[in-house]
Parts: sequence; C-alpha cells; structure tokens
Amino acid sequence: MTATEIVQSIQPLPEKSLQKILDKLSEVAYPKGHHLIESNKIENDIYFIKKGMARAFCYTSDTEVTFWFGREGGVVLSFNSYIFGKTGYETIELLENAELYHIKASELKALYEEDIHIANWGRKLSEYELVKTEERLISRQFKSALERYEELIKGDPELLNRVSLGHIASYLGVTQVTLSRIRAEIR
Amino acid sequence: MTATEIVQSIQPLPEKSLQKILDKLSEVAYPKGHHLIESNKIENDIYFIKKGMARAFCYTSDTEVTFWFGREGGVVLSFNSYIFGKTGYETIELLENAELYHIKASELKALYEEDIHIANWGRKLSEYELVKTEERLISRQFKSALERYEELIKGDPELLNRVSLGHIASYLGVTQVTLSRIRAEIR
DNA sequence: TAGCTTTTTTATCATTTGTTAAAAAATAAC
DNA sequence: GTTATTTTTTAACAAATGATAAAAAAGCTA
Repeated sequence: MTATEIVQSIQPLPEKSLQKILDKLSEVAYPKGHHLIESNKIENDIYFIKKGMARAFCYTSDTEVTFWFGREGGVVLSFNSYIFGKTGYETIELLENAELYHIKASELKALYEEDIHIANWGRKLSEYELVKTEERLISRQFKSALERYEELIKGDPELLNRVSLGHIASYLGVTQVTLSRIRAEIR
Repeated sequence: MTATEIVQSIQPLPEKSLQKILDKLSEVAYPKGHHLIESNKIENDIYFIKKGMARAFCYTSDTEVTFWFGREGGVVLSFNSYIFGKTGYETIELLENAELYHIKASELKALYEEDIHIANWGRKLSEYELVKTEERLISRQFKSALERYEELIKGDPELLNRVSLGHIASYLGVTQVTLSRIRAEIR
C-alpha cells in the first residue's frame, strides 16, 4: 500500500493537507523479530504498515499475552504514549520482514494544531481505533473461544499462514492446547 | 458536575469555542431503568452524566452482558452510531434516577468542521475513550477475575453501593456464583 | 533427501468455573 | 416492625479448561 492510500483510507484530505502529512513521512524497513515499540518506554514513533505483519503483546509474570495483530494498512503506535505521553505497556514486534512509513507523534500533533482537516483526520484515526478496540473487547466478553476463532479467521483468512497458532491462542485468551481442541472439533 | 466542568475536563477550550458547545447542550432528567441508548438503532443522542449511574450491556442468546459502567462526568453514546452512523449493539440503561446534558451528534459534528479547537476537543474525546477501552480489554485479557475485581473497586469504591453484584460479575466475565466465591476468598 | 528444529496435536489428570438449587442476608413495601 | 421480594452466599455435582508430557506433523537447512 502507498502512503497516500493509507492516509486517505482514514479520511480523505484536501491536497494541501495530505501533502503536509506526506512531507513528514519517511519509509523504513526492519527484519522479522524487530521491536517497533518497546514496553515501559515513552514512544514518539508512529508507523503505518506498507508491507508485513506485526503483533502487540504484554509481558506478564510468566508469559506473553498477544492482544493485537496488524497488517498492511494498519497503524502501529502505543496509545498511552501517543495520547498521554506516558510509558506504554505493549511491545510491538514484527512477525515478518516489513516495510513501514514512519512519522513522529510530535510532528503529527503540531499539524493537528494548525490544520483543521488534519485535526479531523486525527479524530477519525482514533475513532476507528476505538471502534476496533471496542469490538475486540465485546467479542472477548460475550463470545466463546470457538466463535472468536472463527470470527478472527473470517476477518483475515491469511492470518493462519502468517501467524503461529500459539500467538492466536494467546490472542483468543486460551492455551494452545485448548485451541487445538477447538480446531479438532470443527473438522 | 456542571456542563462546563465536563467539557473542559476533556480538553480546555477558548471561551468562544466552549460557548458554541454549551449553546447546543440541554439538560434532561430520566428515572432509574430508562434506556438512553437502544441496541439495533441508529442513535443521534450523546449525553454527559451530571448525576447518576449507568451501564451498557448487550443481549446475548440467553442473557445480558454488561461491559461498561458510567458515572458523573462520563460520556454516554453508541460508538457505532457516532462514528459510522450505523446501528449499535449496546443498550445503555440508567441504574439510578439521573440528570444529564444532551447534545445531538449531528450538531457536534457540524462544530468539528468549523472550529479547529472543537475538532481537537473531539479528537481528545475519542482518544480518552480509546485508552479506557484498551485498558479494559487488556485488563480482561491478562488479569484474573480476582485482580480485575480489586482493580474495579479500587477505581471506583462507590460502585459496590451503586451497582448490583450480578452486573459486576457480568462485567468481569464470570457468573455471580464465581464472584461470590472470589469475594469469600478475600475475606 | 536426511536430519534437525519448531509447531501442532493428542492424551491424562488436576483445577477451575459453571449449573442448579437452596439458604441466608439485605432491601423494599405495607 | 412484620412480611414480601430481591440480592447474595453456600453447597454439590458436572463440564470445561489448564498443565504437563509425549507423539506427530510441518518447516528449515545443509
């Protein structure tokens, strides 16, 4: 995906406003396993995924818990850093070699203050993330692991080829063994 | 809480911009049990809670699942309606007789287009809701029901006096029987 | 392809949570 | 204050999930 496509997919912008954002974007590439965002740090980096797959996870006392997958067109940032300038709790790791567009949060925020179209674009950005986050919360709260598994795969059938079942099990909130049992039932 | 206090708590606004919002707000009151938001409807209403307690829940095949509690200063709306103009899945019910400030989503959106301060205020509104929603998701995903119970009560100790344990159990994602067992363990 | 590593499945047993029903406690109505 | 009604706790049993370990399958590398 091109930078323009990703930016416009959030909210179409007038040419001048679009250009202001594009001017601040730079293209970067990192290998599989690289951490775009580190937990317990204040992160000023925002990425848009041009190509590749990522996951966000938290460390708990004895394991990691995956709670987000990102793919082409997705936005990578720490909400706590972006919104409050605080340290975040998530680590965001690349699951494939990836190409990304990068912008500094501080630069984006400066644009919010000077351009109403970009301010509303930023509003849309967080609104969409909000709806997606709420959907995940509600799905988690009143659907069975089986239902959530089917929903997840339906939403992105490629996921099975790009992400290990261990990560998917963690995302669904069950052990890998339980996910195997679920998959065995479907067959 | 006054309307000004609630509006400014999201993001301080210049006098003129603040006044534009206040001009659109009206004060309303409804009794305990009233539904502010109805599921499967497109809702154009946004409320700020002046006084009272509310919960959001979804109907499942055989029961209701509570997934949000709101109190003084909280914002009441259907994200799906507000953001996409679609029908929402949640019903929002008053748990006490309540006083609220009301505004139409369409009026607020018109202000977003004409006033950059209000556009950024709207951005902050959804950003805060986003962080709160993500916190709930993460809390749900890697904390035990016991930990979440203690966290919830710590965050709002009054909750125990204002909300039935059945609703709290539903919010935590366990049955009321399990919540009773949890509470018995703490003692 | 053979051999090595990682991922996924299967099996067994222990633990947790759910279900149902009844008792106890707290609230509300008269 | 007494009686209903609702809410909360407790008990007993069933069902689902977790933990551990081993087997099978899939992916990598030379």
